[in-house]
Amino acid sequence: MSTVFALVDCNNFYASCEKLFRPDIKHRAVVVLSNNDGCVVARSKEAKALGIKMGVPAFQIKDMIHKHSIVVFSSNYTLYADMSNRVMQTLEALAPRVEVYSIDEAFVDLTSVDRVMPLADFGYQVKDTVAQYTGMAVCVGMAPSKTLAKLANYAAKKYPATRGVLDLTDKTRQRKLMAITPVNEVWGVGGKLTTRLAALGITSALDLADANPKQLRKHFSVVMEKTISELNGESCLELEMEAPTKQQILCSRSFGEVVTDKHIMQQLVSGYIARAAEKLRFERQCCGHVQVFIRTSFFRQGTFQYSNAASTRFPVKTDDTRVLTRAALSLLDVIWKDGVRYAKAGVMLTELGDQGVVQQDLFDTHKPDGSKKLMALLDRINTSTYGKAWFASQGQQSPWTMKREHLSPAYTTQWMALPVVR
DNA sequence: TCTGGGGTCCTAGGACCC
DNA sequence: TCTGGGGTCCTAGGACCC
Repeated sequence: MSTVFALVDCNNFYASCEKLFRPDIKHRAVVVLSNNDGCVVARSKEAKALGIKMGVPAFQIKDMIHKHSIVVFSSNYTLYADMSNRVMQTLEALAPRVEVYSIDEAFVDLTSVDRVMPLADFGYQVKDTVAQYTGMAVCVGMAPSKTLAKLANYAAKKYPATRGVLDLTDKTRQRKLMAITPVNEVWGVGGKLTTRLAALGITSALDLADANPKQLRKHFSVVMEKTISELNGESCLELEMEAPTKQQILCSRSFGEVVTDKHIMQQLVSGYIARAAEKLRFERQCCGHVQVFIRTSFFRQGTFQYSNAASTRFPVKTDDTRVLTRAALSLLDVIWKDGVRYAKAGVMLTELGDQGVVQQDLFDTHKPDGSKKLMALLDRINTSTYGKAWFASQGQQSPWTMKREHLSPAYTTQWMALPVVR
């Protein structure tokens, strides 16, 4: 019995989420912008057809937006996360083993499905059911390895003749597709590797599949060796149903405008710590290490550039915002330089461990005290609808709120934002 | 004027040990 | 002239992903 993976991937996910609640823009070009309305992170098929590229800064396409009446949205992650859950739950109802790989895609174990019905039929069933239950359009690629399933999904999206579903379990079919697919479309092959592979005469996915795995491992890494095996239908990457515990928690932002005032920076860093600590407690973890970094804008060439980071370790792992804030602010003292025009800052929590098994410090006379209770209370207030509580070091709300000029309503998570039918 | 954020994994190289 | 060998652990940085 041979393994079959399906990759189910939503089409233009963020743009589709926005369209779902706006039938009036069903056929319009839509783009979704990153935090701070900075650059394009999602495009509807109409926007792609206009030639708008992924990742372009919003200000560079201002004229196009106007000329073609493109509909612009700020990212609405509350909406996208909720739609994602609905899609994933639908998949879980259709198949017992599902790995939620990202907000808009999942691997599904379809081993033995072909005893019941042709794989492609099952693929269309998945696609139709998701569309019926959630309104979301997905494509389905099926193959004996995750890397090939990814490739099958790519083809299902690219070639209309597939009608969004491709069974790539057949070896001849795999080779045919790989021969016409550029190597950079292979999962795990990015820009840098594409250039280096080209120097070795490897430009198509098939070139890579037929390359010598041991030799390429020497040139690159063990990841490349696995990719080659996967392209040849040998599955090296398992389905992972349980989300592995996080290894790091990062909170960082580019600022709407440059920061030169240390006091403001202290408030920003305090705010990032507060959010990171919240995530940490939500994961039921404590951290043993915190890093703070600040930097100028990489995009301002010819101006003074500065980038620095500092970190410290805790004798006892902690999830207490007060402890983390104190540490982060003294780290900021170390790396702060007056007169620099800062564009971005962030904090990173690492060396995460279970809350239950914190190693006590032999010399620590400080009792674990009310910290747990206080943090729990804080989290309860901030997840309730009653209001928000925060630390004085974060300052007043807030000189640095994100720019989100085109935010859609919380259609699915707030009663007041329900669309009204007249 | 205006250019995202949050992750993972792998490797090389230095520090240190016996 | 010529300066061991083998191992572990840690960190920084690079590559990738969505």
